[in-house]
Amino acid sequence: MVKYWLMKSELDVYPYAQLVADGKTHWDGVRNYQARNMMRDEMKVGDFILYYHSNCKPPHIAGIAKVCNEGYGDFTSWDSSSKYFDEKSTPENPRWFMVDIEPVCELENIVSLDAVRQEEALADMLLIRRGQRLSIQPVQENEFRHICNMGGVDPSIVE
DNA sequence: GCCAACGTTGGC
DNA sequence: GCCAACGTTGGC
Repeated sequence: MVKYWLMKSELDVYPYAQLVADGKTHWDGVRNYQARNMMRDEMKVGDFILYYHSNCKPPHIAGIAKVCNEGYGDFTSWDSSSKYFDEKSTPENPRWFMVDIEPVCELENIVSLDAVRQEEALADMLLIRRGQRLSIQPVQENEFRHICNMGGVDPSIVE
């Protein structure tokens, strides 16, 4: 059963275009237990992702990605030279996890945070819930499809 | 740059 | 186990 997610990235840190240029990437540096649990336990190969750009004007969903490698230990957590280093995490017993993702397609039209707020069908999205800061969020299938429509994504791409 | 909301840390 | 202090996120 394919699931749907939203992942946030700061525009000036790792934009969707960079994911396209790289072909795929490992989602390192997540240091929040809820987000970790989703990557470790719930995200599966083939799950779809709304790629969200934060810290920009306007904040927006820029593209679609998919999970291409399931949860495994975040190696930056045992690299003492990394800013994500955590002395309590080891390769044998990782405290933090990541997944690999790859691009599917860029949105024809970006879907801004404001546009999401204005859609009745998207009223329940965590993204627009007050105080919600999780960098990885589950998304309902109908919400995902609705955003694909708004973004002008060819529906056959996400079948 | 501000600040609300939230998560984490650490003293007790 | 409580809770104050602190750090971070992220829109505005």
